[in-house]
Amino acid sequence: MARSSFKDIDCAVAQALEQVGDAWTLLILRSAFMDVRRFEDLQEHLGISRKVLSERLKRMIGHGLIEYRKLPGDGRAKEYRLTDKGRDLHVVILALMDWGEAWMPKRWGRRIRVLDRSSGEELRPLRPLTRSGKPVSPRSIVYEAGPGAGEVFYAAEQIRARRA
Amino acid sequence: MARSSFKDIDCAVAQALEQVGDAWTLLILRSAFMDVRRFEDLQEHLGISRKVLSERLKRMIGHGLIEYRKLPGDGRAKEYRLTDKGRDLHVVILALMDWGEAWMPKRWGRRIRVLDRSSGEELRPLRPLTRSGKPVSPRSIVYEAGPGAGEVFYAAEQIRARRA
DNA sequence: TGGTATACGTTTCTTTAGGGAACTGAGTTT
DNA sequence: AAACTCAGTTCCCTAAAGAAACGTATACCA
Repeated sequence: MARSSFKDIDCAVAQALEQVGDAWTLLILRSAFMDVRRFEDLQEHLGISRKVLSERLKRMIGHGLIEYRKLPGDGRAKEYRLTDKGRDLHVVILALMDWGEAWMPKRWGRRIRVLDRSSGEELRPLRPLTRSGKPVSPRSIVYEAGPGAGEVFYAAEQIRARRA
Repeated sequence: MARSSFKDIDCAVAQALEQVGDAWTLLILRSAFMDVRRFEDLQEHLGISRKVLSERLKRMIGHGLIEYRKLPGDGRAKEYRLTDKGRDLHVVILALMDWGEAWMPKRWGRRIRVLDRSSGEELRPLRPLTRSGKPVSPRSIVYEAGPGAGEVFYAAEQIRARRA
């Protein structure tokens, strides 16, 4: 991205992408979910350039996705840790992982299995459900203006209208 | 991104990001889910430069996320439409939308409500569930090697080990 | 206590991608 | 046939990415 500033686009997806709409940011999150927390480790694990890593980490701290602390003991050691806001992105990562496994599978099977720590049970792929719990297929999803609807929603409506 | 080629990273998330790890690509998908399908309309709806839009559309066709067809009638009219593979990314978009609404809300409420077309019912936010249907909080998710596990998984394990 | 190693970055340089606006060209309307 | 529309392409400039060297504080070790 050339910092296109999605800030002005009045859409939840765009707002999200303003903060995480960058592949490296998402891969850093993935590593963070795998408990890789230190600069050198992230650099090695991701194969990212030190420059970009350092920039991204700063931005992510700025957005409140991770926080930074010195570790006790070794005075050099520092750690980047997920905040609640960052940890909430787990759904996004899982969605990407599900899709990657589904459409770019390996012959041998899944690369990673995702488990619930307490029960040891495996997770099922994420699926949209209605409030009453009925599964919804992608094709039968529709959008409607919410109370905070803006430009993006109404523009799409207008475009659909003029093509009809 | 400077086309960092995540192709070689043996991880489902990286594989997914190779194809959709770009903010514009995801915003194009969002517009596609809102039934915006034509070049001019996408350009206007997104405020993207024509150059980048044309590049992205080509890449997305190459990856099989959308397909391209001439419309009957007006010989100029063409349309980009989601494939099944592309439509499957709905979960990713919904996850981003949920997160955006949750952490960057508007005072007036949600920008968009997401409904099931047939029942008219609203969707609930996506949540990870175990196979048996128990909700799982982000903190209690753990990863385990699957049959197709590779580099990325074992590297993380090794890093955790040496820091312990 | 001086020397080497480690952790965590920053700087510099080159390559590549993005934004914007003008241009092209086929098809359409008047 | 002139003007307009749709769907791109081309060109120029600026802004990020990658690689690798450099900087700096702390730690280990003889």
